[in-house]
Amino acid sequence: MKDLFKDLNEIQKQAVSTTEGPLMIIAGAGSGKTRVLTYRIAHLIEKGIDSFNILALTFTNKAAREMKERISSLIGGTEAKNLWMGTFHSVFARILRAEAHKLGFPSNFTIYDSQDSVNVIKKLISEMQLDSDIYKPKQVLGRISSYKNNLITVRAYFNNPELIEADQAAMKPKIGEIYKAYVERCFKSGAMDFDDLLLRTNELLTRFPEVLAKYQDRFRYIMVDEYQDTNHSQYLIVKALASRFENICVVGDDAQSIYAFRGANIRNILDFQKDYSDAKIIPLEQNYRSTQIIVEAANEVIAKNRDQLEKNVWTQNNEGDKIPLYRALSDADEANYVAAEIFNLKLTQQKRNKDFAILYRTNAQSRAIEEALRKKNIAYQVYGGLSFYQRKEIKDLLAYLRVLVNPRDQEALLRIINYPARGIGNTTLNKLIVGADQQDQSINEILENIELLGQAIGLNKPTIEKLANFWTMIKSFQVLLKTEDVYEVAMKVAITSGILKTLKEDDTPEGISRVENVQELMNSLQGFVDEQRQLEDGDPSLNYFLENIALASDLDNGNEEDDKVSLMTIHLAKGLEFPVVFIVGLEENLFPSQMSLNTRQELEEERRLFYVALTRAEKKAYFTYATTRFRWGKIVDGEPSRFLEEINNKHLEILNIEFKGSTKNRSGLDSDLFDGDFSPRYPKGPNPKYQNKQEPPRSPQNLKPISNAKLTHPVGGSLSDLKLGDHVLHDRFGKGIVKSIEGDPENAKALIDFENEGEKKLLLKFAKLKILN
DNA sequence: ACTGCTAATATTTTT
DNA sequence: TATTAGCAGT
Repeated sequence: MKDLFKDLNEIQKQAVSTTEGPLMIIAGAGSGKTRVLTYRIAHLIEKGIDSFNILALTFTNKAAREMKERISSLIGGTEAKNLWMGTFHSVFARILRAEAHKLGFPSNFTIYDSQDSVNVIKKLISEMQLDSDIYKPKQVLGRISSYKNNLITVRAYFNNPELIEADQAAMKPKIGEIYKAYVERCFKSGAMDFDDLLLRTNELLTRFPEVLAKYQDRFRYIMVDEYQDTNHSQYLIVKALASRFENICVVGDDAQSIYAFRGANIRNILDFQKDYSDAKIIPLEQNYRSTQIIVEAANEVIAKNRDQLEKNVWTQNNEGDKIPLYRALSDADEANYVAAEIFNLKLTQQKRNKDFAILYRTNAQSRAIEEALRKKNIAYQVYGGLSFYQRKEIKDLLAYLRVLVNPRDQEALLRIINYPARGIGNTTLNKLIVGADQQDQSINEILENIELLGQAIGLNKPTIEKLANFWTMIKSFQVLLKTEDVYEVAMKVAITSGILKTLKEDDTPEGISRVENVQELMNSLQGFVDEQRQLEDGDPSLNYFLENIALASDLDNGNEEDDKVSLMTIHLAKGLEFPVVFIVGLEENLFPSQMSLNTRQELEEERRLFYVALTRAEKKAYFTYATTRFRWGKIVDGEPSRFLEEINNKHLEILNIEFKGSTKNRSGLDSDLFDGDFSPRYPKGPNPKYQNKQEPPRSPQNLKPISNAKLTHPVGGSLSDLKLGDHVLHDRFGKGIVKSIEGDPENAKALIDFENEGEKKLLLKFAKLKILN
C-alpha cells in the first residue's frame, strides 16, 4: 500500500478525494484521466468501501483490464477482487445472463455481432419479398439500431406517427414490419444483438423494480469513463442505477466525442449538471502527455468548433519538435515516407517499433502502408479492419460451437447445417423454415424429432436420414462438452464435422492460411482454457469463451510485448498514447470524410477526431497527405485537409512544399499553391500505375494477427518444492514472487504477486510456472 | 446439389 | 481494386 496522493497534483487530488455525490470530471487530453480513475477507485477501497459495491464502466475491455491491474498493484492483496469493471456491453451481458429468464431469454443466449444481424435482416427481407435494393440490409439495421439506442421499441415505433411518416417519406414504409420481424426472430433464436444488451437491460430495470433495487443497492459507487461517448440507452441505465445513492462520477471530454454516428449523445455530458443539480465539476486541464507544440496545435484546431465546454488545456512540458508536414505524390509515396522516417528514427534515436503509431481515417488506408513497412522489414500490427473472428472459416467453426451452447440460434444453425456440404440444399432448408413456422417450433426442435416430423413437412426419406445424422453429430458434441474441455470439443468438431478436411483440400495460399487460422483459433481456445483454469475464479465454459470473443474489440488482441509499429484508425486509438504518431491521409474528402461535409455537427465531429489523433502523440507528431490516391480502384486527386490550415504555420515544419496555411483559395488545382521543390530527402514512391504489380505475396504471418496464446509446454517439471518467496516466471503474467501456498499437494494454490499484473491466485496443477532461483 | 462464373458492392468510423 | 454474394449451368 502506498500514499495515494503523492503522485497527484492538487486538482487531481480533489477529483480522487471527492467520493460522495455526483461528480463530473472534465478531463482534457493527456491530463491523467486514467490515473485519476484508478486512484479514485483505490482510494474508495482504502477508505473501506467494499469493492463489491463499486461499478466502473469503461469504453474498451482493454482499458478495464489495465485499470484493474493497476488498482490491485496500488492497494495490493485481493481487495479489488469483487470490483466490477468492464464495458457497458460486457457488464450488462453478465447481468442479463443472470436475469435472462425474466425476459424470456435463456441464460446462455447468443450474442449476435453485426454480421449476424445483417444476415438475419437479409433473410427477413427476402422472406417478406421486399426489394433489397430499396431495403438495403445494412441501412435497415442502422435504422433499427438507432431506434434501439433511443429506446424506441417496436411498440413505441408503431405508436409514433412521426417515425412512421418519416420512413414512408423515405419510401420505406415496411421498416417497422422488418423491425418487428427482426426482434421476433432474435427472440426466437435466443439471441441478442449489441444494442439489445443495453435495451434489454433497460427493460429489465424498468419492468422489474426488485431487480433494479438489487443492483442499485449493490452499485453504490458508479464511475463511467468516456462519458461523452455514451448513447441514450447507456445514459438511462446509469441514471437508473445511480438514482438511489447518487455517488456517480463521470469522466469525459466533450472535445473527444467521436461516436455520434453510433448514437453517442454529447448532450449527456453537456447536461450532466441539469440531471444532478448538486453536481461538482472538476476540470483537469494540465496535459502531461504531449509537447507544447502538439498541445497548442491541437487547441488551435479544436477552437474552431462551436459546440463545446469552456476549457483550457495547457502543459509544462518541453516545446518539442515542430510537426513535419509531408506532401506526397501518391498514397504509395506517402507510405514510403512514413516507413523511411520510422527507419531513420530507429537508427538515429534508438526508437523501438512500438514507439510508433500510424493513424488513419479509414481502414482501407492501411494497405499501402503495410506494403511500405514490409519492404523495409519493419514489424507492424494492424488493429481493426476485418477481424480474425469475422473470417469465414472462423465464423463457421464458431457457429458449430454456438449451436452446441444454444441450439435455438437459428443463424448459426443454418450456417452449418450444410457446411461442409452434406447434401442438404436450399429446398430442404426452405421446407425446414416453413415447417418450423407452421408448427410454431424452432428448427432445432424439428430436428430433434425429425423422424416423426420429417414427412409432415414434406421431406423425403434420404433427406430425413441426412438431417438425422447431422443432428446426431451435434448431440454427440453436446455430450462431449459435459466431460471434455472446450479445446478438446472444438478439436473434435473441426475433425468430425469435416471442416478441417474440407479446408485442407484447398492448397492455394488462401486455403493454407485458412487452415492456419483454424489452428490459430484452436490455440486461442487452448490459451483460454489454460488461463481460466489457472485463475481461482476462472470460468472455462464455452459459453464464456463465446461471450468474450463476441464482445472483444480488436485492441484486445494485440500483444503488448511485441515490438511492432501500430496501425489503426483514429477511432481505435482513442485513449492510447504513443511517443511518435503519424497522421496520414490528411486530405479533403478523406479526412474530413466526404460523408461528413453536409452538416456543421458532422464536420465538428471530424474535427474532434483530428483533435483525438493529434493528442495521442507524446514527443512528436507527423502530418502527411497525398495529392493522388487510389480509391475505389481509381486514382483520385486530393487537396490538403482544411484542418492543416487551421494550425498556425509556426508549429509546422513544411518539408517539400510552399504551404500557405491560412489561404482560403483551395479551389485552384493546387499547381499555383505548391509548385515544384520536392525535397529529395526521401525516395519517391513508384508510379501509381505500377504499384500493384510488385505486391509481394502476403506472408501468412501477416494474416494471423490475433491470438497471443501460443501453444506452450509446461516448464520446469515438478513444482512440488515451490516455497514462499520463490521468484517465478509465468508465460502470460511474467515475473512474480510466491506470497503463500495453500491446499493439499494435489490441488495446491499459490498466491503470486506479479510485477506487472498484481496478485493472482493460481492452481499449481495447471499453472505453467518456472522457478527462477 | 454443387461448381464456377459474373455482377454488385464497397470505403467513415465500432461495442 | 478486391472481395463476395448470387446465379446459372451441369
